[in-house]
Amino acid sequence: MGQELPPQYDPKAFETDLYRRWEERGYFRAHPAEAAQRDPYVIVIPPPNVTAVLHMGHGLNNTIQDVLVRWRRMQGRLALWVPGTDHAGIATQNVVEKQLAEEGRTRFDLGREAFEARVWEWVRHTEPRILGQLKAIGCSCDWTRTAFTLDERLSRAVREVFVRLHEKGLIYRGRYIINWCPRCLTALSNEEAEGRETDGQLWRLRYPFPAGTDAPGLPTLPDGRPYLVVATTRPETMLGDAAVAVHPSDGRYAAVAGAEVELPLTGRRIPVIGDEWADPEFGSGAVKVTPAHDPNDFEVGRRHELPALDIFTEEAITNENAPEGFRGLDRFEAREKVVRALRAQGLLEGVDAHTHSVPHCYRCDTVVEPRLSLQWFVRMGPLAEPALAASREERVRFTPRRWKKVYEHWLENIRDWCISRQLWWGHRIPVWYCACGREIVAREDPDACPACGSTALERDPDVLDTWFSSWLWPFSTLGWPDDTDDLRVFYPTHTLSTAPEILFFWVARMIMAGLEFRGEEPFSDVYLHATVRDPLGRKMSKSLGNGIDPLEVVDLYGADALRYTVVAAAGVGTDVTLDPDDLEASFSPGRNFANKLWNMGRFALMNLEGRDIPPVDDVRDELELADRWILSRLGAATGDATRYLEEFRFHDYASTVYRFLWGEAADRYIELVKPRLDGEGADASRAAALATLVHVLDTGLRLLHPIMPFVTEALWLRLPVPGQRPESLVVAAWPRAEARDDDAELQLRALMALVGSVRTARSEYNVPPARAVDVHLTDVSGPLTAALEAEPRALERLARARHAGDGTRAAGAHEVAGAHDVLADGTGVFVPLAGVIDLDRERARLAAELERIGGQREAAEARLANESFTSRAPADVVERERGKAASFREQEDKLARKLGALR
RNA sequence: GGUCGCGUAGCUCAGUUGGUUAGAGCGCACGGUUCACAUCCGUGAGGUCGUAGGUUCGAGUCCUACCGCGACCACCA
Repeated sequence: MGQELPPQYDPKAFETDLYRRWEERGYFRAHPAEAAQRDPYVIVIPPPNVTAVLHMGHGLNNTIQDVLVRWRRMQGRLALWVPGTDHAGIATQNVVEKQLAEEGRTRFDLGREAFEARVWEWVRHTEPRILGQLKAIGCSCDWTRTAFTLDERLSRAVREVFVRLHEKGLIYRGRYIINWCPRCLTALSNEEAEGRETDGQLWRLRYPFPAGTDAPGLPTLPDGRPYLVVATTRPETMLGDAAVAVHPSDGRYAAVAGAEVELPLTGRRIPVIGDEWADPEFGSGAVKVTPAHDPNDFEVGRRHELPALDIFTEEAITNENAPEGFRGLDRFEAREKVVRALRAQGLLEGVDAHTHSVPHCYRCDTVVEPRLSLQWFVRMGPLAEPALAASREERVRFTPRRWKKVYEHWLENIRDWCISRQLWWGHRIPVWYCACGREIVAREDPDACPACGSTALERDPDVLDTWFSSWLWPFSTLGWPDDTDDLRVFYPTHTLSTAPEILFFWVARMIMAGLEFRGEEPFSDVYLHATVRDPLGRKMSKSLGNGIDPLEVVDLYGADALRYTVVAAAGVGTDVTLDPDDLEASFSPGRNFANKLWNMGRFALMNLEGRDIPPVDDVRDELELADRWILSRLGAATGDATRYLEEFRFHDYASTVYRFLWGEAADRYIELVKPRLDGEGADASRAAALATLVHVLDTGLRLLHPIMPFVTEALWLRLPVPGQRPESLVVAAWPRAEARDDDAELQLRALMALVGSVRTARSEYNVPPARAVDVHLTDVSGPLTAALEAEPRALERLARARHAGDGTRAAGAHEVAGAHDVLADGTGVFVPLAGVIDLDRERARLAAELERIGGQREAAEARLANESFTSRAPADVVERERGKAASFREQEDKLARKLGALR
């Protein structure tokens, strides 16, 4: 049987078949009826955008979710992982528009219906590929529940929510300053406008008063007119100014309050108003007011009933509200032209360099234009309160903890949510307008106006923000608004694992929606996973070209290797660094680990051939020291692994299992028991070793299965585990931590320290591998004595050494490095190596080395003593030289001590 | 401007409530044809724990300031 397995693990030979088997057997399905017996555990997937195939960030996040789901499933929970995808309104529309652009067309050439059809075509192409990727990395989703934010079921939920919020007065339509993307031609929410630090300029403009105005204390133009100085980062907006504001208590301007200035270039006169918004400390203390193009100015304008003059078209081209000569210009051309014109008229006071945050469209990176616009909004205050309480009362917990504060801060300063988008791809706003003025908001498309009976209704052309469907995901995927079994059994869900950058976009809003529409927070734990970066610390992205394709990794190294790598790298609060140009460095450790397991399995199977393996409990009395030791270590690993999973400490979980299986089970235990398996000694001893080995492998594979489901399953299915067991690791029981055996651990630790000492000595003194050495021990402690008796072959097997007696210090013997380690362990060992070391040769070698280092040190010191070197060489070179000299001195000390020990 | 995080070996990171000689993986060097695995085994080198103070018998760990990097938020024109 063992011989059938090749010496290398080949993921390709197993992964696809195993996954198909799992799916066919329905292991990933969760039936609500079973909830009576098994406690549900539910995760909803953060639905990937259908814009493109998955990247490494998805690989990381979905592996983490799969680890959690598989672990809980093994614990006997009714585990459900709901998969699906997001229509990603603006992002997907952009992708398809880009494709059209390559064909030289725009969406307007196609028309709305044909364009939507075109996007659907793209979705039908992308969605299956995304789902296929998730399967390729082993995600154990319940695929019968696959959802899409734009499918009929979820669209009903969206509509229901819109209508309900509208009925409650929490959705309203109004003209406000919103963030407008002149490239996407749509409004954006505050969150979708990302501020970017930009080196810009601050222009100081002069607004003159009419000739003859008496303005004591103000500067004057050469023609005698007094003027005000206002500062702006967007000079072109002055074309839409409605006033200049000064602080009411600002004495400098008391005389001109209520007067009018002549707005340059426009021929308009605008008032000087008193408003607390003006900060006397900033610049001149006077600020221009442009109600149609700045949110603050909009508020000032409202307070003073100023006109809001919109000077731009949707494309940010100056419109007819701009004066003659300034119409039809792109906003940045307009800026230049305005500045030139002002300068020509002597109305430009100056320009300063100015670094400030400029909002950019999060989808196309165009500078966003604040703009007065008629849009739909959600009133967020009432929704935020309960969401805030959920966090404060720890009904929703964040991992890492620090995100709690970020979340709460956002909610405490919540602003209304602009939800209408001037796009074609998305959920159409369920509002109809009648010529009679009636506005109809309805769950079902209306046939006629309830007020006037007219059938000529016009539907609002806009669609909803894509997050307006995402925020319902935890319950819309379970059937809401219908009262379904799924909803009753699986809501609320338990863990939400996602990227920190969508904490506000998605997580916070889901909590608000869950509380509002279900009366319960949608999940109890939020795990914010690491960001995947390249070695330069840059976030992986398609545009930078530094991404890694998960499928390529699966193809080269296997899904298990990918999963192991990202889970092992997922320390709490740190990012994951992967090198797209060196996949080998990033993923070979995972592949090697899978191969190590494979060979542990091969080894076991070769030795098990044809034998009946008893349960470990049946051979308790026959267990030897090594057996008791590895079982104790297994207990420790099981306890640690479980605790780490509970605490979302994935890195610690992964390394616990890794160290146990490789460092202890393979490197130590298997090496220790080889003689017993080879047929030396009694049958009972062999039986005990085999039973232990099988138990350790069985349990170890269970512990590792959530991370590396494929290789563990491939081996487990072949492992002759005694007794009854399920047909797959997927549904096997998660191990319980067994009791520790402190005596066994202490003894084995002493033995291993001795082995280490001997190995160190052998290596340092170049003892040929084939040559056995005698080891003399003095002051041997109880644990070590016991260990040497219990494992008489250990020294020979692991260190090619023979225990040549206690208490005698052979002539010419000396202490070797490492012996102190044993002493520190409380086991009191002295390890002379008699007769195997050529002390003369060793002394000569050390002396030569000492001389060489001494020469280097002297050279360095000579350089440092040379004044022309220290005064002329660059400081860092001198410093380095100093460091070198010091390090040589240290090395010399070390060598001298060693040499002294040999005399 | 506010809030938060990070600086430990060449690289990526662990370091519990302060406690002997600061760890792991990778990389590097040296040595290995033992019949599970060279995708392996063994050994080793390499660290002023960002800087400067402070608290303490004792600080990588706690406090203060500073330097550097990063994130998020914010209407300062």
